[in-house]
Amino acid sequence: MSSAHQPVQGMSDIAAPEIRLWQRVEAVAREVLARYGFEELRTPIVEFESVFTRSLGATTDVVQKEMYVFEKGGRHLALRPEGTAGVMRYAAGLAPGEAEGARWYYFGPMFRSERPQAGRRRQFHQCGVECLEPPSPLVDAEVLALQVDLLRAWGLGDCVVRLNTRGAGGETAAVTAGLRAALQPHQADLCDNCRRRFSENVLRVLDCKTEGCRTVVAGLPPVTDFMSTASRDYLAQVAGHLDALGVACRMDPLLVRGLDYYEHTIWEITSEALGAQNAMSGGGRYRIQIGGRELTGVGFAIGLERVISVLQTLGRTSALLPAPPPLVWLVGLGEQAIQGNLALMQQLRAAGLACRMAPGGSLKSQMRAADKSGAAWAVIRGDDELTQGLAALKDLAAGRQESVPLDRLADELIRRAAASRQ
RNA sequence: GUGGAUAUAGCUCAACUUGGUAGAGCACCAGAUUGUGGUUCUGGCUGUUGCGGGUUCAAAUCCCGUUAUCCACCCCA
Repeated sequence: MSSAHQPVQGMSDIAAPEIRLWQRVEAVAREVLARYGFEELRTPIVEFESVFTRSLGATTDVVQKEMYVFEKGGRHLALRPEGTAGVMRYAAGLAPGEAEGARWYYFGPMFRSERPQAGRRRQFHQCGVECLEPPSPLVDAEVLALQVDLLRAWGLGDCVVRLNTRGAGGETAAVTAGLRAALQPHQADLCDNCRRRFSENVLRVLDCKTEGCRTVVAGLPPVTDFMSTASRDYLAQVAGHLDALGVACRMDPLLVRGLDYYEHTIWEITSEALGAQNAMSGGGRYRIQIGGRELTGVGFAIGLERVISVLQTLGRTSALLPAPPPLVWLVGLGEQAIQGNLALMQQLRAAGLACRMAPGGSLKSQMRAADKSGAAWAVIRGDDELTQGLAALKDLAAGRQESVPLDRLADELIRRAAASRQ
């Protein structure tokens, strides 16, 4: 039975303190993205189902088994399972020539109806990038450099990028056939899953985790052997540009990406700090037919839950989180003191200070609340102070307290807050 | 969609094997200190044992079902 306070299976509330990490991850990313000339694009979460079936590949698991689809007013709609297709749908609606050259990024929730597990939710969040400039190894390399820069800005600069190629769009059949021919003599050594993959999704044999399959795969020729010289050359040029950009990455002829729209450069970043779902980010060059147009671009998507999980596991969150601003906590005893505190509170907030007060209670409980909040100072006003026109100003960390005339109180707090920010 | 584990106080967990009134730590509240937080001491509050059914004189405990969570497969960020 579902409980009234529980969210839908596989969907999570994101609240403090973790939400602060999300905000920082996003803010830091926006700075980096702007440096590379990317603009935010916000597309709807709901699209026509066909937007995804036509671009991701109608036979992929993402489309066949994992999409949230529903019908409304006779239209077949879907919650987006990924971000690229919607961006391309938008691009296809632009005037000819306008989309080419676009540099877009997006943040937002994606939905896949999978069984939840470590690092996998039914609603999850991605930061993605799409660059629709005319295809060239240089653009691919630059987008990959952006990807690495983002990770570095989050404190994950030591993550390893694995790079491979899918070959030109027309070569997929040749690659698949070549791989099958190479695997044919070893079929008996493959696991049950890979014997099924052999016919259904032969590329996936390459990244099987089973030991037997891995030894078979290690003896195969690299997938580039089944591609044209032009495709191999394209990959070599990407590698050369990456070198010039100062981006380190590792060639991995076994790297596979799932969606149908990829061609040429593909890459992935995994982390051992994650569970079995260890891909933190993946990207590549793609070609999508939509609305009678063919669009090509290069981009990547980063799983934000996974990035945050890695940051937490590696203990790197504090570097990303800024120190909270010093807080003033107002303590008041009696109606008159509380009224005075209300005015002071808004005066301090207007001056840019963080200020709070308890709704009431004993002096002791108000002080306890001040302490729990981590406030830097407490301002205490009661009968004694009222009669003398004073307030007690206490430095909570030092435990020192002094009396300050009311007319100087706000200025004194502003002065101390400014000093503490040095 | 498949498989395994789990579900007890706000949180982390014990009690389950061998059925007999539900327990600890942390957190919270109060007092020691009637106008002063953090440390300490003392006391206090907190439960349809996920939900539904069954067996039994008696169920947190055994059985069945169900929902959720965690982990893995498939697949993917």
